This record gives sequence, structure tokens and C-alpha cells, in this order.
Amino acid sequence: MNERRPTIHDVAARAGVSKSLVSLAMRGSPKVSDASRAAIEKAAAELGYRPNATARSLADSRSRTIGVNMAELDNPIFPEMLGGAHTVIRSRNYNTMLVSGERDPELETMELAKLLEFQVEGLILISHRLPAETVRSLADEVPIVVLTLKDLTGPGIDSVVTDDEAGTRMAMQHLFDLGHRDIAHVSGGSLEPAVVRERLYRSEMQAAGLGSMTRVIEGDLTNLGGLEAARTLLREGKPPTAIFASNDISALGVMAACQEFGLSIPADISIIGYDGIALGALRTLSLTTIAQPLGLMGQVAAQRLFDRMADTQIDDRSIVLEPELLTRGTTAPPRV
Amino acid sequence: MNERRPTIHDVAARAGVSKSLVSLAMRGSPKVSDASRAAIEKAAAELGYRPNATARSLADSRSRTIGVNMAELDNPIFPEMLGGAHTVIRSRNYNTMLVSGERDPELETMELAKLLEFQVEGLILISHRLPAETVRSLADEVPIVVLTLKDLTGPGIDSVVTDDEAGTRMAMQHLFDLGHRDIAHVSGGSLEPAVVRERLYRSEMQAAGLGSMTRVIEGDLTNLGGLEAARTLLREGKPPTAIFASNDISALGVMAACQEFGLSIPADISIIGYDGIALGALRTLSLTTIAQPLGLMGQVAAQRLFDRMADTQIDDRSIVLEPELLTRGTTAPPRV
DNA sequence: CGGACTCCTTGGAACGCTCCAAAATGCGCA
DNA sequence: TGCGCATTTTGGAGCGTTCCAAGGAGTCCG
Repeated sequence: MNERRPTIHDVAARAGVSKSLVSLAMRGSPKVSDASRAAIEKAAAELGYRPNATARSLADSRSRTIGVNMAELDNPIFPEMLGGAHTVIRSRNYNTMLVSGERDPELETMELAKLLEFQVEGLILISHRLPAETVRSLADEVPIVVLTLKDLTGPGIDSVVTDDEAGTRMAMQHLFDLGHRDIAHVSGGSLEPAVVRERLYRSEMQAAGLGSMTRVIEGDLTNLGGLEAARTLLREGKPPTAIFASNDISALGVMAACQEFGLSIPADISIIGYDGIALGALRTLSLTTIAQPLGLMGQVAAQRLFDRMADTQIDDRSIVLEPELLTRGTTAPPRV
Repeated sequence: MNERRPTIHDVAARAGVSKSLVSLAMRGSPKVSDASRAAIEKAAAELGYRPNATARSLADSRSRTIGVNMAELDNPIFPEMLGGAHTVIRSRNYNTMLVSGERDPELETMELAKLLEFQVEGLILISHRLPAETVRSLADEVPIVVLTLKDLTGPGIDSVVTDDEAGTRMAMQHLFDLGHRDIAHVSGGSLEPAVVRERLYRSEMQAAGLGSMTRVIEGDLTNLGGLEAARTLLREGKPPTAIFASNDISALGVMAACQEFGLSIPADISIIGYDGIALGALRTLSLTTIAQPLGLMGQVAAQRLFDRMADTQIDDRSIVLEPELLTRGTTAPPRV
């Protein structure tokens, strides 16, 4: 391990020029003569010089860093979104500082505070568990883009979501088209997207004249939650011909429960999820689902963040992307 | 959005003390009188003061940041390891700066360079695609812990791995115990863990007197790779009674291929994977596997990194954790 | 040969904090 | 009242950059 890292001064001394010139050269300024540039590059290489980004941030008060918060690491939709955002952030020559509150609002608040102390220039919240008030006050200090939740608004806050209402309609329409009428829903708790999906499930059933067949079993967007919910449902008696689960990982739990009860998918029962996790495409699972463009959402979020960083005056926006039905192997017409 | 953030000077002026005292107070020094502390805290709160971590890093030359590199985001074992590391890093009041080279060594090198410019105090490589030489030269500047690869050694480099030889033996023993003799292997390319697993597969077959039944089909540790490999194998003619896949996600591909060929798992054919991804526990998949303690590996890696940061003189170490056989639903005795 | 440009180069201030040596204050006690 | 000691407090230097106003060195032309 080395003692002290070489600084711009060391390079300057070695190249026989001033520190200012080294600074210019390191940043590729056109004002530096070819001779000086060569000398500086040589000296830098010989010393193994590396610019100190911390000092640079301090001097020009730009951290070139974006903070990303991910409330939970275990639902694969979040890493997929992260990947998209990451690509854009990197292409702008920025860095990503990742934190996670692990579902604990208090911890999350602390982690975000640390990000701000590091002077991040923008914040992407890939899911979060914070009170709206907290987010609004953060937005007073730095531009924020929120993914997956559109109800959170305020000055300096943008959001990127998919149209959950349309998506849910597509899911229901798909089942209706196949001929299903007895359709149950495994819900996903009180967070916004799940609430919307449940509401639309109900209204679509109603609109199709199937209000009396509406059945909602409480889930929590986890695999286990889906499993338990479906078990409860199946124990009740006559199974529905189709189940719409609030997200993919809970749909996988639902599938497991169905198999436990000896139901074959999709012959005996159809299952449709929501999210479009990569995993659902595995031949082994082949889950029919409403896909959100996860990677794209991350990209759009990051792009939007940079736009706002460039111009803090632009209007707040909620960017809505379109979901897509992926018809795979877990849905089919009901038994006649 | 605010104009200028308040600094320690603003707080000092408002509280009627010197900036030095504010600095002490912010760091909770016991030397500050209660009266001053109260005044300072009041002033800081009124101004909405937030310490500037960048300036602090520069002043005391400690960034309180760990760099984490993740070569690929799409194999779920990496986020699981990340989660473990993250927990430890946070508990030490450090931040995590995450980068990913997306399987491209050149990009990866640049991303790591950026981490060093940010003065990270340590580096965790959760999988990487770098030449050993590059890693060694990085280790000259900062402590490094490498996950999953133990052949990479050098001053300042520690590694955390599981015992792949033992793990592979467990997998093979499990299949032998069930009565399998015709066992094929879907390999995983040229990266170390896959190579070890393949080698041990061969030697175990040999040791069991089954050298002549050895069959290795080239995979690449992806789902698709596993699918293709198994298709190739099954097209060849008489299927083996069991397949050992080099990792879990390729095992899932293998399962899909078997189903395509009308083989029922585990009645007609047994499948065992390697890694222990959370997903494999889904009832729908129920994949028998050799589990690596993924989260723990991340934790141990981070702990080791802090140990070394505290004492750069300690010896390089390769920490070996034990894998565990998870007997689930994809293995059974062969048909008689 | 001198002035006006253009092109390079430079030293010092500033960024917001920590560290340090030294100064100020307060307290107990003779 | 004054002294010594412990407790608080302070200004200045320094961390490694960038920014800026200003200083040289050429070059071109009259």
C-alpha cells in the first residue's frame, strides 16, 4: 500500500509547469500547448497520478454523483430498474451512490441524509417507504425522481410510472377474452400500485357484470404472501377459473399453491401476474403477465433527472409508460 | 430549490461561536459545553444545516465510502451478496458506491478508476472480469476483497469463497446416494468456479468407477445456455438419469428443456443446481441445489475489508465458507 | 521597431471542513 | 486576591482541486 498519493502539485513539479496548467491538462482543455500536455501526461503516468474527485467536487461544487435509493433488494424488479438508471448515469459520466433502507422508514431517512451530505446532485427513489412530507422536504434541496408511485407530487418531484389502470384492464380483458368469468384477485397491500390494481380489478369485474363474483384475497406482494393467499382461497371451496395476482413474485406463490391443491396450470386454472420480471420468462415458469418496461423506466427516470438538473425551472411531470401483455403459458380458456 | 447551502460558518455566526466549535459540536465532541452545544444545535436546526461530507473527506482524508463492483446484474446471486455487504457497510457508518462493468472489462476498468478517484477506502469485487494484473495493481492503492474467486491472490487482496470442491462432492454424493450412475454435467465456461465444479464432477465420476459415463455439455451459467445445453444432450439419445448443472439459473434452463422433451422431474430425471438462489425455493421450482451462503459471503467480505482497512499489515487470506445441500423437489431415485 | 493580438501560463483565492497549538475562561483553594 | 489547573474556545493552516485575473511569449503588421 502506498504512502501518500501524488497530487496535482507533484505532477506539476515533475513536469516543470504550474499546478494550474496541470489542472487544465487533466481536464483536456484546448488551451494547453502540445508540448506541455505531453510533459504533463508523461509525469502523471510516471507518478501514477489519479485526480482526487473529492477535492474536485469541493472546488467546483459539483459531485457528479446521483443518489439511488432502493427500499428492498429482494423483488427483482428493482435491480432491473436500477440497471436502466445505471446505464444512463454512467453515460453522463456520473457515479451512482446506492443506499437501501430495507423497508425501514427511519433507516431510510438516515441513508438519504447521508446521500445529501455527499452532495449528490439528484435523487432517484426506486421505491421508498417515506412519508410524502419527508420526500417533499428533500426535494427542496435536490431534484428527485420517484419510480412506481405517481401520487407523490410537489415542487421538484417528478415521477415515472406505468399506467396501472390500463395494465390492469389489459390483464382482465385477456382473461375475459379467454372466456373467464370467475376471476379472483390476490391483492398487494396498501402501497399505491397494488391499491390501483385492486381498484381496477373490482371496477372491471363490475363493468363486465361480474360484480357478484368479485373475490379479493389479501396478499403482500411477496412470494410467500401469494402462496398463503392462494391457499386460503383454495381451501374455501370451488376454485375460480383464473387468478389475477398483484405482482409477479406473488403470482409465483399462487402457482405453487395451485399445484399443491392438484390443479394444473393452465388447464384447471389460469394465472396472470404483473411486472414482467425477467424470471417469469423462464421456460419452467412461463408466467403470463402485464409487463412494465422495467429497464426503460430506470433509464427514463435518470434522463428526466438530468434534464431537471440542467434546468431546475422546468415543470414537474409524471411520465407514464405503457405496459404490455405478455401471453405465456399460465393462461388458457377455462375448462368447459 | 435553495440558493446556497448553509455552512459551518453560517451556523457559527448564528450561534455566536467559532466555526471550530461548531465542527466539534457536529461531531459530538465531549469538550463542548452544554450551553454552546445547545446554541449550536438550535442554530443548525434553524438554518437546516447539513454537514458537507465532501469537504469533510477532503479535510481528514477519509471518504467513509466503500466501492462495490458487480460485473453483472442479472444473476440474482450478486444482489444477494450485495445485500449482505451493504448491511455491514452501513452498520459501520460507511456509504456504498456501486458500479457495474456489465461484463465489459474495459468499461469495468474505467468504472473502478472512478471509484478510486472518489477515494473509496476499500473495494469489494462481487464478481469481475478483470485480468489478474489489473486487480493486483488496484490492490496497491486500496484494500480489495474478491468474492467467488479464490485463485486471485496478491498483496492486499483477500477473497471470500465457498468450498466448491466440497460442494460438488456433496452434489455428486447426493445423486450417488439416490442410486444414480448415469449423470451428466452442464458446465459453465471458463470462469473459476465453473471450472472447479466441472473438474470435480469428472473426478467424482472417476472415483465412483463411472468414468465411462462421464458426459459434459458446455453451458455458460445463463438460463438460455442451460436450456440449449440440455436440448443438445437430450437430442443425443438416451437421457441420463440425472443432470448436475453448474449453477442454479442454468439448472432452470435444464429443467425447461427436460419438460420440452416430455421428461417429468424428478420421476424421469433428477436435476441439481448450484448456488442456492432465493428463487430456487419457490414452490413452483423447488430446485435441489448446493447452497452457498450468499448474504453471509457479502457480510464476511465487508467485515474482512474493514479489518484490513484498520490494519493494512494483516496477512492476505482466502476465507472459505461451507456450502450446504438443499434437498428439494428436483431429485429422486432413478426409475428402476 | 513597437504595438496589438493571440496563445499559453501562472499564482493566489476559494470550496467547507478538520486539526492543532495557543488563548480565554472558570474554578478551587491558599 | 491571586495562582494553578482543567475546561472551553479560537484563529489559522491545510486537504487537492478549480477559477480567475493577470502576466509572459510569440506573431503579424505598419
